[in-house]
Amino acid sequence: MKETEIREPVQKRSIEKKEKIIKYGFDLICEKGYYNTNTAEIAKAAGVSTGIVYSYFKDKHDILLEGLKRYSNSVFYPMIDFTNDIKIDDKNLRSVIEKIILQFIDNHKLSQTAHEEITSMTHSDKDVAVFFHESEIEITNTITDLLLKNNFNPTDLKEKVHVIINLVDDLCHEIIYHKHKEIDYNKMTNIIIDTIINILKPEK
Amino acid sequence: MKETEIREPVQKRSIEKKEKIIKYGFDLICEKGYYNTNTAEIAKAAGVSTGIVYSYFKDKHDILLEGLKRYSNSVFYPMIDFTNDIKIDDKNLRSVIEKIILQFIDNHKLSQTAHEEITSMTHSDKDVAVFFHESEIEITNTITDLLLKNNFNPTDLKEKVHVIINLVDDLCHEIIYHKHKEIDYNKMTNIIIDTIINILKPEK
Amino acid sequence: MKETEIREPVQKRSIEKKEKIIKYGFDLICEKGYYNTNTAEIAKAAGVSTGIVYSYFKDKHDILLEGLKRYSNSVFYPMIDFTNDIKIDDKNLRSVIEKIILQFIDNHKLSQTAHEEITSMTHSDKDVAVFFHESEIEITNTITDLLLKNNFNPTDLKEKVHVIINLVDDLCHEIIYHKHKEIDYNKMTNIIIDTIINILKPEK
Amino acid sequence: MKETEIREPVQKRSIEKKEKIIKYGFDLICEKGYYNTNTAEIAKAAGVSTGIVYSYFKDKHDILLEGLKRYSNSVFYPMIDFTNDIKIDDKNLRSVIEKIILQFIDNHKLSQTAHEEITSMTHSDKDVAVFFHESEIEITNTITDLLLKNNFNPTDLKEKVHVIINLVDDLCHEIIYHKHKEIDYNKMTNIIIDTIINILKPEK
DNA sequence: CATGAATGAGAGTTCATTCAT
DNA sequence: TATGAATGAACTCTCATTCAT
Repeated sequence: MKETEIREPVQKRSIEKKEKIIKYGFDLICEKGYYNTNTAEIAKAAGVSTGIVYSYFKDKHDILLEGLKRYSNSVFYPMIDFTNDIKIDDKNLRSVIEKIILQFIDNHKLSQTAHEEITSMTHSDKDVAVFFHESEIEITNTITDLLLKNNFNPTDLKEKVHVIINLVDDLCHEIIYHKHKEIDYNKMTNIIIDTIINILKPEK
Repeated sequence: MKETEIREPVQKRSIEKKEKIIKYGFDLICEKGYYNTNTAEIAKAAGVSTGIVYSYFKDKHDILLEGLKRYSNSVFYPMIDFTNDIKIDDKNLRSVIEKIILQFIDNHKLSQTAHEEITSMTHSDKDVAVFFHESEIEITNTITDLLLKNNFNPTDLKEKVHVIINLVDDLCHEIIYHKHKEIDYNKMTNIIIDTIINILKPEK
Repeated sequence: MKETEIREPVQKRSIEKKEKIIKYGFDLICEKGYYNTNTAEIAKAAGVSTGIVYSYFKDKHDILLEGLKRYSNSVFYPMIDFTNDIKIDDKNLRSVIEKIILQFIDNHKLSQTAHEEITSMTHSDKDVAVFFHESEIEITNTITDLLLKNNFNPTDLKEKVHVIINLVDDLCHEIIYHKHKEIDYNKMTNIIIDTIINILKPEK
Repeated sequence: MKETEIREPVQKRSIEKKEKIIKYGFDLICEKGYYNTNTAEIAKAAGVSTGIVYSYFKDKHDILLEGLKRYSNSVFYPMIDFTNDIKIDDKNLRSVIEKIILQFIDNHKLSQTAHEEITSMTHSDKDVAVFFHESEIEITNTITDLLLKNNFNPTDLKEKVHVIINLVDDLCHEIIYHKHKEIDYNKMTNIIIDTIINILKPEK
């Protein structure tokens, strides 16, 4: 069906070109939405011709997928990196959570605009759905392992972590877009941290 | 410039037609995504001609908005309806939350497919953004009032309610789509109910 | 091919309806252009339903044609009506021309907006072309006869009248729309009257 | 909102393509009318795809405007070009006018079909109105200057020139379309030339 | 006779993708 | 390899005309 071969660039300049397309293309998609961004704009933003885009990517959709991978890897892991060097316990748990929330917010300020736009594609787009699914599992498992390593109560831990991730994710979303004037986000942050601590604490 | 008037149907058959366009149109949009659903399909699904769509709606976008209103009204209010007739207290709080969660899930099975698809449009679509914003405030306020009426601790109540809504919303989402095989959703539900009760309980 | 019979209305109310469609429809066409006026608007302006329009007219085009007939009859003949009662000679020629120009302008203020819009259709519309052709001949002949009756020099009179009609037509057009700020239309009127008198005067 | 850029073609083949769209598009519009010519036909006539039309033109309307410019420039200036090299005076005035009339007719045979079609748009189309307005002023001024340079009587000269242009324009129109069988156009031409000479001659 | 809801062909325009250079 | 001009299918929306009521 498709005649044109997709090249995997080997030369340095070509690799840079592919990276630029992913970076600037994904940024545009995040800003304006997938359907409101056309390939001509992506090519222009990346400083390449429209033709070359189709040397490196099967189609427009492919750019999105590659962007998603880059974005998710670059955001999540740095967020919990610092926990490798410390022992999490009752005493520093609050500050660890605070730090993660701050990093979450920091990392997202750049391109998070996309999150929901792309989350939405979950329903109409199999590839995107699979990506998010796997990504969420990975994050949940990574954090569960982290807590186990730090001797947290293992009962239903995976479920607890899942709830916590949702809480942090929602909180950060709102802070980033600061959607509701009626809500005091300092208070909300404290409520959430208290809640997380409560969820993680050993049963009496 | 644009002279074509948007009719508000008065005859019974016409009203049904408009409703069908909203219903089937919105369903299609939810299933396949807004950009992947075209007006011809919407008309066909509703059993009408493309022309009539533009008698009742300004444009395709307008169908989405009308769908959103129907969806949000028909989902949220029935969910808490039963609370008008009872007094919520420490003893029945758990069962009330359980009931709301069950209703939430029930109501959403029909059309919730849309939620993220359309949430996503928040970023590229002013009208959709405004709609969601107002809708979320309304829900938060309604539930806050409900709890105040039932003598719950008013400290930071709005923020607490907001956190709780997020928790329930996320939980239901996952249950409806049952995204993660690794997660035990019975356990997760219990964790969330415990968490909600903990959030709402008076400070010591 | 066409099943629906075009009715010629006989009842008074029906005749009035048909007249209203012609009047208000043609007015709209003149104001906004034939292609920018739709039948729904015409029906609304005439205070009738869209359906009834197609009882009295074959199609939209037919309304234009009927409007043209009314317009040309109602505009041209009143303009030279008064000349039936007087004798035109060298002494009153100037004032007769002035009077005709004034009447021309008066008559056109109402609906002349159309003239060029519809003139244009000459090229793409056979019926309109025929209408204008016949109308122009009729006017030329009527005025030629009028002048002959008043003993003007018959040499090349038809051609002279044709030139004169063009001159008056152009002048009135410009005055009605007052297109050019750079032109002094009092001066231009005088130049044209002088020119007409010169054209009509007997050769030496 | 609209991101698609209009390209200005630089390559020879592209320039030719753009020119072809203007030429064949304008020709079609002239023949069949603006509203009766669709972009698919224009593209086909020009031997290009519909898409490329929108690379070089903002919209269909833009093609018309470009066509108008080409047409007006290519018609008017060549018409009076020869007058740069000669001195116009009482002796050659008649032959100069004759020559201009002949050139006018020659030049228009190609595309004048459009004139009234497009003139008509004056009423419903701001851009077209402005174009014609400016074009008429330019022509009047150019000819006025030409006559002043040749020492014609400057009294009310601009108004006189305006009347003369109308006369010639109407004459040529009729000759080109040869509308009226009853009119002898040789006689009419002579009447008009006499009239022009009379208008331009110094007052006694 | 009259209505105006309904039709659906066809309009202008966009854009993912291809391909001649 | 790289370009960007070119393609044309597919989109949203309009409106002359019909027809059930």
